[in-house]
Amino acid sequence: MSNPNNVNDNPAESTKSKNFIYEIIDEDLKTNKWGSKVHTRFPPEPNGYLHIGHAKSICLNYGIARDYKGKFNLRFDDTNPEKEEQEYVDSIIEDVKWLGGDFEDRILFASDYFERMYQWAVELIKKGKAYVDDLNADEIRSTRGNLTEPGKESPYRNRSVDENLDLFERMRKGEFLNGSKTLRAKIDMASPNFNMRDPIMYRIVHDEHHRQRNKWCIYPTYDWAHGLEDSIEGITHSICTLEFENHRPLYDWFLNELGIHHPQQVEFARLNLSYTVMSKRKLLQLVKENFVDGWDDPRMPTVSGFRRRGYTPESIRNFAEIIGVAKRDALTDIALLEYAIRDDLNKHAQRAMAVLRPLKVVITNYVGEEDLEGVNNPEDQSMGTRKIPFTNEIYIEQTDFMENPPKGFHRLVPGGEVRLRYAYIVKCEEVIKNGKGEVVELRCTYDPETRSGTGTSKKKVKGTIHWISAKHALKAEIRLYDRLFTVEAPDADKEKGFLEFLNPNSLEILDNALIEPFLKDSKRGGRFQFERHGYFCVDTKFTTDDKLVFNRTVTLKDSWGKTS
RNA sequence: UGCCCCGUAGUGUAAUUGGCAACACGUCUGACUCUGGAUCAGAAGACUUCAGGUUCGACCCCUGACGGGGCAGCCA
Repeated sequence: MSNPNNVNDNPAESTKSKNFIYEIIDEDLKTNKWGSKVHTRFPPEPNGYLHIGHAKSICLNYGIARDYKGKFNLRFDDTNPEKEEQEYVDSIIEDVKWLGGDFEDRILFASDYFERMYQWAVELIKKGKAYVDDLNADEIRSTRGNLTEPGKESPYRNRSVDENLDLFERMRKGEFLNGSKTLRAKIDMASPNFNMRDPIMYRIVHDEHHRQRNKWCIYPTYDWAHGLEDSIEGITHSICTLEFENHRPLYDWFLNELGIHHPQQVEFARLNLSYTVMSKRKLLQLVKENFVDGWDDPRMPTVSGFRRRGYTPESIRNFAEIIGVAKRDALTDIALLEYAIRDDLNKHAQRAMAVLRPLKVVITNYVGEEDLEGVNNPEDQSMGTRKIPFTNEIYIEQTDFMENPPKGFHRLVPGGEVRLRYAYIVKCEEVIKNGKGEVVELRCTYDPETRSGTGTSKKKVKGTIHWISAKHALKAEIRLYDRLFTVEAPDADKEKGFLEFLNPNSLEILDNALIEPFLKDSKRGGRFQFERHGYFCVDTKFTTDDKLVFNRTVTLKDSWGKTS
């Protein structure tokens, strides 16, 4: 664990081991590249919901700003009206806030910089560094060259500055059809780096923008716009993922040609998590084709999905800390994430008993009713205790009884004894079955000398099981989630598409579960540990005034076998 | 085939910048336990992709090979 005393006034002198980005920043600070300033940003395109990979980026970028006492911007990279929507903007703001990324009042939009970008483009045209090209998409592709051959220069490449200025202005005015013209940077059609082969800066798109409406019909491409956005905002370190590494020379080229503030782009490896997919395109497909119930389906690796599943922002931040940051691509084991949430919830979640698949038990020698005392959280005594009603008719977990137990099974068996959590030790005297031979009820006797907390028990039993008083039980629906895919890397197969690896059992709904009565007034989103099962939270979507629905966040670690 | 990036226990990251490869997760023991959880104690697991070179000394620097990833959208 990181040393809490090390909350650095000066991260450069921190003893905590740092990732390579911190090393770069330390060096920049030492050389006074931008004085003592550190300013990062998270620049999502509002074309989908944020996923856990974005969360890693947010934690990284915000974490840097926090550690160096710098600033962190949330900026929407909304340069493509065809894919972007206000719904996504809203969800992204909510998710970044929830994760704790503090952008203060800086919710920024690339589209607010369009006019400035346009002027800079004019400047490049005047310098003879950009030109209007009449080639269409196919022609541009076919003249770009390939891996071994250089591209061919466009016949329109050497238009006069005046003609370019005129044409570019008319592009803006809407005189031309989509795709009929582009503005290109004049760099080098023979560059071994494709990005430098006269990249496109503007394309014509007659489409309504979610914020600019119909103000523009030409839109800047990512390559042209991104560095300008960072520059305008005074970003010092423009942190992005590996696939933009080849774009850095172009990023640098534009900024140098313009002679404006020049952030340092730094690339790191995006997160890949086992048993899920992380591309927005694929997640969109899961949503659109109804393989899941929306972006916030608890099986989705989206921030909203994890939130609904019961993950805490702390656990996700801690996960980001645990996995670190590096440049080599990796496939992170989902076990690391599960560790992070268990670690958090173990310390903070209220305990309760819940019987997922009830089996009736009658305690033949018990008369009356009493309240027993349960500990709310053994990790945190300050959370106190609660009353648990006990009667002669209870329900236990079907899986806690076996007629022919394998070796090592220490729960209830015919003639055997177990402790009922917080109650008594009971002995199974009789097994009652239905016509099909299924066990439908157990008859037990209890030992009055063994009540929890009395210290009067001389007996020792190997197992303790949970239970619910039949009379007081509250019914609930419990949703058990399993991994969405059956293989570690669903999108790695060259023949099969990722959908072929969908886990048909990723959701199991139990509608006869019984829970402790005190849970009746649980708030939506409330998190609990159902003892011996795992962590659960009250679903925010399906819970109604008269029906509680719980999502299983994660199971408890289980060294016996599969829980539930 | 051209260019760029990357190769460290099963997984993810470290290694004071050239000095006996460390941490977390996971796995396996054992202790404890009224959650088969947690906690505690311990163990196994790495010729640092390979081959050369520089050096007293290389995970680190150099060369080459091999392996992985990225790039030929008017997506980001």
